Amino acid sequence: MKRLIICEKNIAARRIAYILSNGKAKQGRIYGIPYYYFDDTIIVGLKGHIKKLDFPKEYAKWSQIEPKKLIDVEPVKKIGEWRIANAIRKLASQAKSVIIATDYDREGELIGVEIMDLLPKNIEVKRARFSAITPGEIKKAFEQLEEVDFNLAKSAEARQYIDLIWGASLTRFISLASEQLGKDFLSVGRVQSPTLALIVEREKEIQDFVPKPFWKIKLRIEKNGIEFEAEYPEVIWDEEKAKEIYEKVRRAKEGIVTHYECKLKQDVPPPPFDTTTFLKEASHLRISAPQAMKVAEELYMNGLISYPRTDNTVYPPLPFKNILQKLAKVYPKEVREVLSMMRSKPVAGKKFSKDHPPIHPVDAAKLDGIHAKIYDLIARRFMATLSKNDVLEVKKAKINVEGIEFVADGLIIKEKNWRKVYPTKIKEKVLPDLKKGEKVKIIGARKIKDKTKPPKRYTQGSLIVEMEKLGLGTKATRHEIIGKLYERNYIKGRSITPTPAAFAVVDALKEGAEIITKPDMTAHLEQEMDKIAEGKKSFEEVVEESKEILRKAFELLEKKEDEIGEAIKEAVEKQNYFGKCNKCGGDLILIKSGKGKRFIGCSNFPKCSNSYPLPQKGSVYFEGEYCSKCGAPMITVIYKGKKWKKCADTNCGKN
DNA sequence: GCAAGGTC
Repeated sequence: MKRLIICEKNIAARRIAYILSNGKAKQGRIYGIPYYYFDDTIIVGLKGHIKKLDFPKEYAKWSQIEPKKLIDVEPVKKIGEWRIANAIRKLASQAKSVIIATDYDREGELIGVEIMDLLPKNIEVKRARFSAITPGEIKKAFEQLEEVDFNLAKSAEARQYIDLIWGASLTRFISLASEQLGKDFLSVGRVQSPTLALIVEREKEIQDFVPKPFWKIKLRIEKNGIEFEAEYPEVIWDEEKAKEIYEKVRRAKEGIVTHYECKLKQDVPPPPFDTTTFLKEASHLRISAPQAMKVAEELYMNGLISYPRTDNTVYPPLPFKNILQKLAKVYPKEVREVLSMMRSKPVAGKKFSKDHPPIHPVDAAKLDGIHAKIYDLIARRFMATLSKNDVLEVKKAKINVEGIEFVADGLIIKEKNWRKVYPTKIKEKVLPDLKKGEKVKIIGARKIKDKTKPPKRYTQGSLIVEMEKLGLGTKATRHEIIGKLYERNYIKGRSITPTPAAFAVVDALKEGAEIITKPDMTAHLEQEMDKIAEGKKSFEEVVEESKEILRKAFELLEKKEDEIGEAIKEAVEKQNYFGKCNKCGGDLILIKSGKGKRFIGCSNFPKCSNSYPLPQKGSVYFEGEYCSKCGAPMITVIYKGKKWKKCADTNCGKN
């Protein structure tokens, strides 16, 4: 055997083998790792990074090491994927040359470089760079092999170092200062902390929000037996003005149409799914981002959908009709519809990258439960992107009533095309055909008082969209970051609400290490990585500069350590407080058993053994209320988007 | 037990 090609993942290895061998590559396995071979070529896929970065194990005990000491400890790289490492060693020992064919990006370059010390000395190593796994791109890349770009790999390595050093030292500092150790530790990181800060800031806006009253005047109007509504065109902030307008029109019997237009509007189907929009839509279906991603990965592994981690919203040339034929097994009716109304070119989104195609089905199968839901979403979205525009009829009218102009609008779906296969929420509103100058009958008038509403809390979907906008995380990590914030008890609920600990930790970091609470740290790191890649700055310089900033942050943090620790402790206590004990007057607090089960116990234990069970799933709160029947605290439970209150005492008849 | 980034 002569050449060994190493890809970032198995699927890429399989596809590249197929392309380079014109379909005749065969599959083998070594140490359980699949590889592909033909003629003089072997192709194997990694599983992303095979090495992991961590501090040497003598620094593993949090309580024995001052967190800031970690800044000056050299992290070590260890192999994390032994089976793959051994497979590479074995396969390379038979090869004369190696071609690194990992993804064409920073992390891909580093993933490739990580295997280089497993190769025999002096073996020739080349790099194939392609931005799409298509026959054209792949063949070109393998004809024009390049050199490995060590600067590019180093730039990714700088990110690894900086993330580990900042993350680990600050995580330990905050956790130790607040004595939140073991499973209750409080984490800090370049991506998670700015994300948490967004959530906390939003919550503060909500808390500080002062609603402002305003008034609307609405008229009920009739024409040719069709009733509709017209509204005073502006929001009225002044009650006197609202009264004045209302008084003028309340007894009006007719109005005159001063303007009328009716237009047909083409309504283009939504663009193909990239990871972000996919997760956003899943969030609308009340499926969490981590769960949607997990299911998508399973569907992908079972050959039902394309690679789920992509930033691309523009299809490459795909066998669309072929895919539709496969979908017909599960969606016979919908596929017939789509075939009868196919657009000449599928819809294209604004984001275009060549890494992977947008998420689309590649085969069909009857599925159950959440897999069916996610698959259905992806399959229907795909079909919609191939379907003709819907046609909307949009109407607008202005109606003069007692010298005051009111507006009315209408919207109906005139021609339903893509919505037949991908139903979306759209509110239809009937407005009869009108003519300029004609009279309409006023049935009634209403003065409606309303008030401005606070900003909405993030959902997982809207948060992922915001993270992407701010450059926080990647398509492959954003959902995991959000999952982490839940796991660390920083956030709760479907409409994301920060816990007291989140407020306290963000405040503490803002005082001592503000940069890690802002997206700017990522933006700056990106620039520094580019400098390393371009050879304008060294890895050492960038890492050292970053460490210097972190050292300064620690000077501040250590000065305020007690204060910070107290504030967080207090917040955590508040979070775990479940009211006064109705047996002894002590505090009822949330306690975790050795097995990790939670329950409410009395702080005077063992003197007082009062305790109540808690549901193990969902969020539980105490909102200051006690049961009117037995005096035990009332517990608010939030689970699967529902919220209810119950008496902590399960034997109390009140439940 | 810490991060974020790949991937399963």
